[in-house]
Amino acid sequence: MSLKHAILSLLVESERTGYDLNKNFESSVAFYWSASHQQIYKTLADMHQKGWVNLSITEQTGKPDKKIYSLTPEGEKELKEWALTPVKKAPAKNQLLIKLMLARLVGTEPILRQLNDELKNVYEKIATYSKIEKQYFDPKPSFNSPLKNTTSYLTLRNGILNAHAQLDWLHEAIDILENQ
Amino acid sequence: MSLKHAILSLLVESERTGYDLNKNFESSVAFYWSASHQQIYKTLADMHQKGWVNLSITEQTGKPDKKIYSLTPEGEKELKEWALTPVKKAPAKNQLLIKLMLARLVGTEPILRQLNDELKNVYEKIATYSKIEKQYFDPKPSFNSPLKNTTSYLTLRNGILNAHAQLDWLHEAIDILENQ
DNA sequence: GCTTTATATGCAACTATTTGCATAATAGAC
DNA sequence: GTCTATTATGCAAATAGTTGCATATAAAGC
Repeated sequence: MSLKHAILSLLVESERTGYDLNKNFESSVAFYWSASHQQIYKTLADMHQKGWVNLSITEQTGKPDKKIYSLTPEGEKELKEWALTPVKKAPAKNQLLIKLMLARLVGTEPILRQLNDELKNVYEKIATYSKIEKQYFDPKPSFNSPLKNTTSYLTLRNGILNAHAQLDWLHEAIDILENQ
Repeated sequence: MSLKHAILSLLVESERTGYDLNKNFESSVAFYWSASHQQIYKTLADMHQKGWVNLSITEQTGKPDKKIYSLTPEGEKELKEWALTPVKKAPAKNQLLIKLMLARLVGTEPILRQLNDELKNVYEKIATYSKIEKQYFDPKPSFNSPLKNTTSYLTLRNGILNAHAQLDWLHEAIDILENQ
C-alpha cells in the first residue's frame, strides 16, 4: 500500500509525531492521499516493526509520552525503490455515476438534486484552491524556484484541473438531464 | 460499500450470474467501479444472506451448476434508498503525486519517465473512449433518446473529460519538470 | 493430439480501511 | 469554576479489497 510511502515521504523532510502527520494529511497531503488518525498510528507501528522508522519517546511528566518518528536508512531505501516502480492504476470508484445509472429506477429529480449538490462542492473546492494559489504560489514557481515548491504547485494544479473537468461534466449532465 | 449497489443496479435490468456480472465490470461498469471476480462472488453470497438477491440454480450434467441471481423486492428497496442518500466523497488516492513529491529525493529523471508512461496510458484511454463514442453514441443521445442511453453516454463523457484534464496536467507537469 | 482461451465457481490468507470507543492533559472562552 | 476545543494516543471490531490458489468443462486454433 501507499499510505506507508506517503508517510515516509513526509518523514524524509523531518521527524514527526503521529499527530503531526495527521495534521499533514488534513492539509497539504489531502490533495493526493487520505487516511484517518487511527490508520496513521497503526501504520507507524507497523513500519516501526519493519525497521523503516525510528521511534524516540519524550517522556513528559503528567502527560502521555510524545512519540517522535524518524526515517531510518531502511525506510529511505524502501521509499526510493517504491518511487522507481511503475504506478499501479487506481481502481475506479465513482458513486455518483452508479446513481446516475439508477435515474430510470428512481427518476431524474433526486439524481439532479445530487448532481447540483456536487456542483456546489466543486465550486467550493475551486474557491479553496484559488486562495491557496494566491497565498502560496503568486508569482507561480519558475525554473529557478526550489523543486519542492514546483512539485507542491503541481499537486495543486492537479486538483484545479480535475475540479474544472468535474465542473464541466456536471454542467453537461445537469443540462442534459433537465431536458429529458 | 457501493459494490453491493453497483451489482444491484445491474440486476435491476436482468438476472445474471457472477460470471456475467464480472464481464460487466470488465467493460461498461469499468467507467465507474472496479471489482475482482472473487469480490463479486463473495458479495453475491453476502447479499443472498441478506435477502437482497434470489438464487436459482440450474443443474448441468457434468458441468458445475449455473447460479443465476436476481433482484428481490428487499434488494430493490435497499437500492432505491441508497440512491437517494447523499454521495460520500471518495478518499483521495493518487500514487503519482506522492512520487512527484519525491522528485527531490530520487531526482527528476525517474519521475519524468513515469509521467511519460502515464501520458501514454491516457492517450490510449482517450483513443478507446473515442471508439466507443463513435460506435455507440453517434449521433449523440438527445432529449428524446431513452434515458438509459443518455446516462450511459454521460458516464462515457465523465471518462473523456477526466482523461483530458489528466492529459493537460501531465503536459504541464512534464514541461515544468523538464525545465528545472 | 496439445495448448490456449473462455466458461464458471469459489476458499483462504492477508492487507487496507472504517467506525466506534476510550483515555488524559492543557489552554482558552465564558 | 465549568465547558469546549486542542493536543496526543490508541484498541477492537467490522467491513472492504487483494493475492494466490484451486477445480473442471468446452471450444477453437495449431
